[in-house]
Amino acid sequence: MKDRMTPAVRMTGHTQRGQCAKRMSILDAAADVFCRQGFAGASIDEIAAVACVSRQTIYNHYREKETLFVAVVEDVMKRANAMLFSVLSTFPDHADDLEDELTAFAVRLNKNCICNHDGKFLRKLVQTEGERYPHLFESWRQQGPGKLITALSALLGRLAHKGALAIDDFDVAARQFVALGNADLQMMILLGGTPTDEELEKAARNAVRTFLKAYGRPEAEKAGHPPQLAAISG
Amino acid sequence: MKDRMTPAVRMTGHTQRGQCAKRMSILDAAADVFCRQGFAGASIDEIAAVACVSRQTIYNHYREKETLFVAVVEDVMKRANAMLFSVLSTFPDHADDLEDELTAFAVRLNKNCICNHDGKFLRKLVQTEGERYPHLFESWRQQGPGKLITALSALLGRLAHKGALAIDDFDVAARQFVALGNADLQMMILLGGTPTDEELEKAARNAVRTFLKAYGRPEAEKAGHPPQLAAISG
DNA sequence: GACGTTTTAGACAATGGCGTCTAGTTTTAC
DNA sequence: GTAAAACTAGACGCCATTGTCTAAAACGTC
Repeated sequence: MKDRMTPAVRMTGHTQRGQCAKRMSILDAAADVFCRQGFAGASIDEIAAVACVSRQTIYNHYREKETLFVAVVEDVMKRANAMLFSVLSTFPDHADDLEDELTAFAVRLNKNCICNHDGKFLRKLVQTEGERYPHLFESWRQQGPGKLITALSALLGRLAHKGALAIDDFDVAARQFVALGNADLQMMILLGGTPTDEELEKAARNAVRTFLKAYGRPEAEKAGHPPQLAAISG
Repeated sequence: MKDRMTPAVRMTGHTQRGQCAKRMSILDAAADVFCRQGFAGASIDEIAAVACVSRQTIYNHYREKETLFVAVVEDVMKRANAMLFSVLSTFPDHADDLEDELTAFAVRLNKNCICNHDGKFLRKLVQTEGERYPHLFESWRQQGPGKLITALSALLGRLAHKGALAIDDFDVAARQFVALGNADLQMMILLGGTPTDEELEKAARNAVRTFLKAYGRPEAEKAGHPPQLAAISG
């Protein structure tokens, strides 16, 4: 018993460095093994081997298998959220070159948030262990995809307000933007593959082209039209 | 050793009925448990309990856990493919009421092929065990989603040929149709939930509305325009 | 009612993973 | 250099699971 989980807190100086390295090594290895084998199929011994660490060291940092699993998920979620935030900040905010800008954004979104290592990991884990850890993945849902749609609908609203898009329901449009961006990659995403840069580019271009056919206002593309109310079609 | 797997073959009369019922009961129970727990997490004892069957009976029908698993996946795949074929046969082939007809089709597709029990099962299993049984799931990929896109692009082509749609790349349009149809249900699909009829209807309507804004030809909707070449925009 | 097949319940060995413990070694702090 | 902390390697008990085996029961056919 006692307090076994406080080494990093009461450490002075840079004992942290070695410990921190071990911790990260364990987290990475555990993510790898959990992702490939699932929670039930993953063995602590294999994680230890991949991390080049003794089994006891793992139990030293994490009380039990489940503790380690939760720590891994939280770690990956933190990274993924930071990346999502960073990518969202690159959304175009002017109407010039809208097609190219949106395409480049869609490429970044797919490449760094959806098709990347962490994205695949989280999606897989949500499917396999979501029922067992509802609150953990509920927080992922809210902070990951939920935040993505909310932010994207606001950003689309900004473009619409500038007259570059004609959108009646921003929330729906945001989901459709993401869905169209994944349309050509569905299979790859499901099977955990990694698309090439050409495939990413092509998928994004197809998506944005269709998105703009549905929501674009070609005549407003280059001009400085005053903001206009979005058309209400429902 | 000997030949243990030939009872159904050499059976006379309807001893089959009881055996067949047992087999189906085992397959259903195994599908349920494998889906919830994954291959590694599923225990034969639990499957036997759910199937209301003794463990030995399972080993009597299927040599080992892996044999059972493969049989389950093949069984579900067969059902899912039959359902997909059946739904595809209801795709509208005339230009009248296109929006309503496409919406109803999208509802059927989502409800019976993608959000239903078998669809969720297969998607989940592909993610968790795809690497372990590549050829099994490769055949799913070709016969399920692959066939869906191929068939759908042909059906869209038929509509375009009749002048009801203006599509430059049928394959891309087919993928986008499916992707748009799932846009509002992504989260539910990922978490394994089951959408209500209202949600299905709303998702399909949003999808088709956007799809037709991008690919529709409103002036041709009611008239009997002659077939026209699709615009080539790439 | 007799026979063959299937099913059942339970015992069984073998395996493998989890989590603990110990003894010895390395690393870090001062 | 010394002492404390962390790490390693391995052994250990425990438990769940797999797959086999056996004897008894249920079922269907003749």
